[in-house]
Amino acid sequence: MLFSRTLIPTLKETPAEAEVISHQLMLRAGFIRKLAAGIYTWLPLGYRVLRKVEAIVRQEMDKAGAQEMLMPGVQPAELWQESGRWEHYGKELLRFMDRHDHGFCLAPTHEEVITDLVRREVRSYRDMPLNLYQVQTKFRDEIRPRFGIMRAREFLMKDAYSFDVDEETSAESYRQMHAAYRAVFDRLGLRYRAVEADTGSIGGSFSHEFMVLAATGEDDIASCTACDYGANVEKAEVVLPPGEPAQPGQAVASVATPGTHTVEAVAKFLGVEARAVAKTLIYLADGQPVAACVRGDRELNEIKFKNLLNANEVFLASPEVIAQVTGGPLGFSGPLGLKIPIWADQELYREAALVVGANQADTHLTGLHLGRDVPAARQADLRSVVVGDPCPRCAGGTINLDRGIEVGHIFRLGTKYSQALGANYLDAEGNSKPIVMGCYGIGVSRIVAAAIEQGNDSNGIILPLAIAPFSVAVLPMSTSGQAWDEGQRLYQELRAAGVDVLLDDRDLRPGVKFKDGDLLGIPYRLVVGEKGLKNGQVELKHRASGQVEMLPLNEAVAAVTRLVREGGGQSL
RNA sequence: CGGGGCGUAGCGCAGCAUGGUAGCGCACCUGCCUUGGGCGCAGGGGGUCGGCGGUUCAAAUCCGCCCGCCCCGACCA
Repeated sequence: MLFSRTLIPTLKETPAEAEVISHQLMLRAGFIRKLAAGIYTWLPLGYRVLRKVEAIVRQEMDKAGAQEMLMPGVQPAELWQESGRWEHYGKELLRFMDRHDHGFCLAPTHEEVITDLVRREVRSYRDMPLNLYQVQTKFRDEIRPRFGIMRAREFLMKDAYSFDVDEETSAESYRQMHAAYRAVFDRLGLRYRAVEADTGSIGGSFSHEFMVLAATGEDDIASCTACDYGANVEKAEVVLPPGEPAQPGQAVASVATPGTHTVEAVAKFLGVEARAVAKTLIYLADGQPVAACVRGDRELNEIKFKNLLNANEVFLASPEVIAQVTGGPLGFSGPLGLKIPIWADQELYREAALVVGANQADTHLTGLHLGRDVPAARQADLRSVVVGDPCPRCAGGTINLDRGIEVGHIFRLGTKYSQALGANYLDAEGNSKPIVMGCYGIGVSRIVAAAIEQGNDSNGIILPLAIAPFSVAVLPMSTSGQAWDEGQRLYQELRAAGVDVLLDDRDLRPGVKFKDGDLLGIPYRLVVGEKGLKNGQVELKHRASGQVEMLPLNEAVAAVTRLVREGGGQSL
């Protein structure tokens, strides 16, 4: 393509609205423009990147035996009422009426439609296994869209659904999708991890998330230094290092601790480590008060706690509720004497003498031994993992933490949706059984932002070859003379070789072309100028490494073509 | 939805405490010049100052209401 004939409105300055680097650079490089909060137009260059991501996803899904289809973006209320989600999905579901006052919504996901289709069309075990997918625009009316494309209201997603006759074959479908996802992310050229994940509101037996590693990611992910264990911190298990429960020692004693509302203050006041203090948090789980105790230097993992309680929602109780439940003010809660269910983190049982709140203002108890003094407490894994924890899967490995951006999530759903919506089939014996499902999402547009979040420097975007808007940019240093002629020739020959190439044919100073070239994230750059031509050479610069090499004019096309082919470059 | 901030030319911003009819840099257009890292010189175009209403002889500036956007929080593949 010719730069001068393509809409690439680059910006020198960063628009004030953009907070994260990927958003800033996508605006500056002319990839996207905002139409409304969380709603973006993809300009030619950004759209090329999006289409390249989409192409890889599509190829790998097809290779894995999934079949592409396309479902409606506007869906009738009736279907959502049947699944119960018309009421329960909340305000994220954008609803409206048509001219006949019939309710509709913009699809935030497609479980209803696909399940409706399958319950009508799939009747026999002979029709399965079946895997259907689409690449489609979703709309979720997020409370607070942010970070540009990363958390937009309208976004492009690949969603696939598998249908099997039993758990065993469904597990096989899941494994195939897992492998296909690995193939997708390998080809994309991104640093990523597949980790065990919480299933959240989608439900199902278990799931994996695919995380692109980036310091600005919104998720914390744990991984083992020795084996391939990885998990979202929401889900990551804590196992204790080898050891015995502590034996009870001193007796419980009450001490005055005026004004010490926090663990730090109590520990400092009493001259003990924070880990010797147990904090007791009063939660409401689906409206019922429960207590959770963790070591003073640990964080309670609310997701684990919620799953443990099998609750729909848990949140911290208000000071009023705390006073009512414990008899003492916020900041002085403790497990002793509580009449509500008490859960205590497993590692507290390793402590012989804990400091806890006395459920009374300005008072704590010392010498508490959980096993001896609070027999009603139930032991569980409640806290979040931290760096250095032992790996739950292997001996010797320890936990490391990274930040990640969730770009894929796969679930085994079991029969949750098929039973609710009556999607059944007849087996070989003529028995009616619920179809066993799985669902598999990839945030196609989010991948573009994640890739830029992972690949950038002070000069702009650095994209992997597979998804760069162009594989190579040709920059003639002049719009006349030999530099121009040779630039044109290189451009034509690269095109003929099937390489995605951009010719910067603008009549601008070299500096401008260099700056724009760097900003756009094109992996290779051929500079055609007098300097090199004197020696019959052109300059090849690698965007990522900054490495520069001089190539003889007549070898440049072959060299670049080879680099692009071997590096997994695509052409649109 | 709660808390905070912002809305002045395409972008980044100043002007607003103390009201007097709008300015700077970049971008854009024209000419000359320059041509390996966002040149230089000269000239030029572009603004209902987010919207509506009020106060005033006079409002970007003061007051009220509304709208939009950004950040933090709760929520979410």
